[in-house]
Amino acid sequence: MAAIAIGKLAEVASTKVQTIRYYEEIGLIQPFARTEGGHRLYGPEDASRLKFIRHSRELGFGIDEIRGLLELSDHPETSCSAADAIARAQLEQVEIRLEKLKALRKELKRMVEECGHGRVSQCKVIEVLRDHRHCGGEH
Amino acid sequence: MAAIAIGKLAEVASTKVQTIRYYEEIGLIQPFARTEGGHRLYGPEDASRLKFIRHSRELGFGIDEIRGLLELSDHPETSCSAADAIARAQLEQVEIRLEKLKALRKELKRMVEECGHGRVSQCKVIEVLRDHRHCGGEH
DNA sequence: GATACAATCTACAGCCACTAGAGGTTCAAG
DNA sequence: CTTGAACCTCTAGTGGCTGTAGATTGTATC
Repeated sequence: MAAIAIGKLAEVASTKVQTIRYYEEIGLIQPFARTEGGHRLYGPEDASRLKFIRHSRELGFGIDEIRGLLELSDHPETSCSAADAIARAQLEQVEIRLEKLKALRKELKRMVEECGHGRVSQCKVIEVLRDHRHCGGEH
Repeated sequence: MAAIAIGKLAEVASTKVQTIRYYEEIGLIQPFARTEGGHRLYGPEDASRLKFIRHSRELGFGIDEIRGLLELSDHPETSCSAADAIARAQLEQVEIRLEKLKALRKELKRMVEECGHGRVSQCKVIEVLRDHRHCGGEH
C-alpha cells in the first residue's frame, strides 16, 4: 500500500506539517495508522481530503463550515441542498466584504490623492483619520 | 475640568471599555489621571485620540501603523510624507485583497450557479472544492 | 552493524485584535 | 446610609494557524 508520511502529505497538499497536525487535533483529518515508532501514516484519500480542506479555506470557509462540507462530501447519496446553502451563505459574506472593501478603497484613495505633501498640520490623511465626518458618510 | 470615566469615553467613541483598556496596555492611549479609588479619568482630547484609533482600525490599519500615524499626528510640524506612505501602502493592500475577493466571488458564484440541486454525488459545489482544477486557474 | 542526519514526535507559547468572565471595589444618586 | 451601576485587575478564550524546544524514529551510506 502507498502509505505516506506527514511531510509528504504536506508537500502534495501545499500545507505545513503543523497545519495537518492541527487539523487532526480539531478532528478534520486522521491518519489511517501509525508506525511502531508513532509516525503518522496517510493514504491517497487523505491527500484528497486535505486538498478539499485547503481549497475550502482558500475560498474563505470557516472550519465549522468545512466540517459540514466534509460531512456532506462523505455522504454522496444525500441531497446537496445543504452544500448549496453553505456556499450561498459564503457568497453572501464575500459580497458584503467586497462592498466594505470598496468603500474603504474609495476613502483611502481620496485620502492619498488629497495629500498636499506638506506638513502634517495640513495633511489630509491625518485630518480624515481624525474626523470621521470627512468621509462622505460611506461607513 | 471635564473629566470623563472610561464608560463615557467608550460611549462617545463607540468602543468597548475592554478595548480601551487593551489600547492602554499596548501603549496607544493613557488616562491623564486616576481617581483615589483607581478609576481612569480622560479628557476630551482622549476622545479624539480614541476616535482616531478606531477610524484607522475601520480603514484596516494595523496597530503598528496606527502607532506611526498617531506619532505623526502628535507632531504637526513634520512632513506628512510618512503618513502618505502609510496610507498608500494600506491602499495597495486593500486593492490586492479586493482582487482576491473578486476572484473568490467569481468561483463561488459559479459553484452555486452550477449546482443541480440533486444528490451530493453530482454536486458541483462539492466537486469544485474537491478538485482545484475546476476553478479555471484563477488562484 | 554503526553512524549520521533528516524527519517526525509531543507539548507548549505566540500571533492579532480584541472579547468575555470572575470576583472584588468604588462611585453617585436617592 | 444604602443600593446598584460602573469600575477595577487578572485570566482565559477566540480563529486558524505558526514556531520552537527537546526528544525520538526512520533511512541512507559506510
